[in-house]
Amino acid sequence: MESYEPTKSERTRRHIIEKAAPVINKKGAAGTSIADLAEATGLTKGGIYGNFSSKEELVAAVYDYHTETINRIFRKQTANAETPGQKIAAYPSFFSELYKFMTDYGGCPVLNTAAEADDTNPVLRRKVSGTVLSWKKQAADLIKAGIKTGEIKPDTDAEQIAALMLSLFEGAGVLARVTGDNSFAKEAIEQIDALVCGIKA
Amino acid sequence: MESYEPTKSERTRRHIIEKAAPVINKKGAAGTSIADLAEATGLTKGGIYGNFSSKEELVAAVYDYHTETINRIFRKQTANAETPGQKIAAYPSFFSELYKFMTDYGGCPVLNTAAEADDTNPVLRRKVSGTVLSWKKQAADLIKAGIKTGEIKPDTDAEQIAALMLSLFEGAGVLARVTGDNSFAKEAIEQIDALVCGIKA
DNA sequence: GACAGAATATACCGCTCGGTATAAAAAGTC
DNA sequence: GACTTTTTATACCGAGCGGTATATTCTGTC
Repeated sequence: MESYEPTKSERTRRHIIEKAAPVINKKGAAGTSIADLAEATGLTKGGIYGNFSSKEELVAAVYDYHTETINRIFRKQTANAETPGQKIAAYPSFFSELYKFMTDYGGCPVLNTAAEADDTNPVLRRKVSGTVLSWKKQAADLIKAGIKTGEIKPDTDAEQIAALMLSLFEGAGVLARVTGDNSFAKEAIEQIDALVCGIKA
Repeated sequence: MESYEPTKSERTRRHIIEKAAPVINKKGAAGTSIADLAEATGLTKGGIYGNFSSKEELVAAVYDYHTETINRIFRKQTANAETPGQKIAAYPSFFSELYKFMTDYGGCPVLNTAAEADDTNPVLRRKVSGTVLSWKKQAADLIKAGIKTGEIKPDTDAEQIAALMLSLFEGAGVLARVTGDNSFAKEAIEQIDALVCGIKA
């Protein structure tokens, strides 16, 4: 495993991203000022602009950090699953973990960014679009692979199941958050569980 | 039917709200400046502040207008339905109509406002929470009434079905929008249709 | 421990923000 | 159609915005 000592600059950049991430996720990219981020990071405006050439670049880096974080949770939750069918079966608990993570984090950053950027920020919109489509493809590919291994019913519509899981998760997450009614999330998880159980061969 | 000639002030207020609504829905409440709204309405800053005491009041009025608009679509789509079971059966086409409306409007204002305001604007958050919970209650009450009329299976979990429909619709709406992939919306509508068909007595 | 280069702090720029005071113009009233 | 009231436009305010130039302070090297 190749490893190296990160430079000061790399460590500071990382520090800024990690401290900025939850702030931007809660207040929005446009709603977060550089002064907010200076306060959150313990640096000054000059310190931040020494590591990022613009707010736009910082926001983009923070978005990538968000998706890395979620992907890490996914890998952790599917680490013990070996076959495609087992990985699909781990989705309900993955989503459940994601809900827990999102609670203090300001909701799902993909949903938040989608809602904020879809009509105003083409660069960010494309990033979110890529994330969503890759998640959908990942789930659909696992289902298709599960069909080949015989773990999943051969007549399963992989794209359909993938789309439904994502829509349910994202919709329930934001409704549970804004109302404080966790039954939205609970019912969604149960329904996702029913979906993945229903396609078992 | 009681009716009266609205005063100039009332008409202008209405005009501002109608022109401001899609702009605020697209750019967000915080992302929309009074200058933006002056341009959208054809008035000047002074003209707007003569009809609204603050941006916050205007934003709140626009949010109420959003929900009125959606409720109007709901009533129109369920006008021919007489029994509770028929009204529930109209939900898929209602959601379908809502998708069409949302396309040029900047997405679902309830979702957009929820994502923007849940961590920053308590007043707006409470409004959104009230909307979502009333929608959920409305659907659940219709299902319960349908059970009493014998149109819907007596063992149906009304709260569950209501929560799932809303989560699916809102999640699919934002994912379809940000990706440009309408299959999210299509699959969600079909699943909602399957849900309401599955609870028929 | 002097020196060179990188990283951060300070102070400032032009601009736009939400909001207001006031003047001009419309609208309603008799 | 003059008069009063309501409504809108103009001009401005202090504050905060993203961003930058420069001074200062760290950090690693010999």
